Amino acid sequence: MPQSPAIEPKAADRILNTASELFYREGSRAVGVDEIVARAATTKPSLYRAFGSKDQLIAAYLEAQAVQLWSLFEGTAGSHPNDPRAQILAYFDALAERMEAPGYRGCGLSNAAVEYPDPKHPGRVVAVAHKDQMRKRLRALTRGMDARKPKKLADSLMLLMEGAFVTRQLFDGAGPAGAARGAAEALIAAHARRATGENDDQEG
Amino acid sequence: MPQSPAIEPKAADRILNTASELFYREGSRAVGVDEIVARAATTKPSLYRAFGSKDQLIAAYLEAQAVQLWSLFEGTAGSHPNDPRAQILAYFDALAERMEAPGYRGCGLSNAAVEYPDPKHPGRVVAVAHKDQMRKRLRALTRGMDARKPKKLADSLMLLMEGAFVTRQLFDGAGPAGAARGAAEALIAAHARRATGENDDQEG
DNA sequence: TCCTTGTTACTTACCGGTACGGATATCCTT
DNA sequence: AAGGATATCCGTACCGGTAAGTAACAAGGA
Repeated sequence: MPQSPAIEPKAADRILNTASELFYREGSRAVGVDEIVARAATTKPSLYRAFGSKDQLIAAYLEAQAVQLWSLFEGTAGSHPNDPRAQILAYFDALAERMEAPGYRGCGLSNAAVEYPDPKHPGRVVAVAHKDQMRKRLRALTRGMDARKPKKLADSLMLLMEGAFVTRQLFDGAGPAGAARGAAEALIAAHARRATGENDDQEG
Repeated sequence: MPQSPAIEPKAADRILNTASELFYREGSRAVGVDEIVARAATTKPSLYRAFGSKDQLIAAYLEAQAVQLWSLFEGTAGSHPNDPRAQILAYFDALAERMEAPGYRGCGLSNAAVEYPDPKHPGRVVAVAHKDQMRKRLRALTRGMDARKPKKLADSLMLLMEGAFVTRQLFDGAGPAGAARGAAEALIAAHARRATGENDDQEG
């Protein structure tokens, strides 16, 4: 089944690639299918045969975004095995670096959730699923670092991440996003168990 | 000049009110001018006479959102004069309460900035102007509370706020937004000047 | 031959925006 | 006070363009 001579990617791949670029840059609601297929050098029926509808194409784009997200997350985390604190901080560093890239516009998943409030929208379903997974992943890490109130710490770290995503597109240059890593460090330190025995986590 | 019999508001006011409700709930890109004027019991020419274009109507909606934002901010801050720390925490409390309201969908200004990446869009101009003002306002407060690195602290608090705005619409029920106030408290505490003399603020 | 993949041309519906006409209140003139 | 011009506000009907989506057909590989 593998074809060696076919160098240029198939139409469905070209559609997804160009759609991803346009959706991320301008917002999925702002770009029409005509522009997508024109830039992908193909036509609409190819799009609809491969993806069914624009909404499902958006969902596919968000799945691809999620793949990128997780590869960055697990990639940086893999550099610090058995050290959850270093894993989280490495991810904040990786985010900070990625935010310097030209044309950076936050997290495509979060942006899509803002664009589509309808809970049944296929794109939103994908976005919230992965955000929920990220929340759980952060909880696992904070539990592993023996923090007081690991759930609260994980949620606080998520607020910093999402806040960085949004403020990075509000303030283009040196916005508040630059404070994310330092704040994460401070919050982790504040949740570290100390001699001063404060009350423990009350959550399940 | 005041007319007693004229109970119902003028067409322009009805348009702005219904547009604000629809824009906030569904996103300004998702609602068309036809739906707005239909629900406002008027017609399109009235809309275009009063606001010039849909984009300017969006800008007017965002200005109204900003008025609400600042009235909440300064209202809560006014309850704690000469106590910047209490002012900020009171605002976080007010936000937490407002987030419990049904149909809450984050900050309309931030959402609009996500919807319109074009820097020249009238709505985005309004949004970033007020977000910038908020950043400065937070800086003034953190400077007033004698914090190490007041700018970093202000930016960190802003990340928490914006993160709460976004996550509140990602996780409808008990999302990470509930951790905002506690995290703010922890960050403020971490920035408080202590006996352990860490390095001071390097910023201007 | 069969089945997958791509192309041309079209449909329906709605988008933002506008030219034009009708009604009412204000105010100035006589 | 009467009459009429004028300014203000509002609605009917319509425009060109574009949105998402599809029917019917042609080409190529197993």
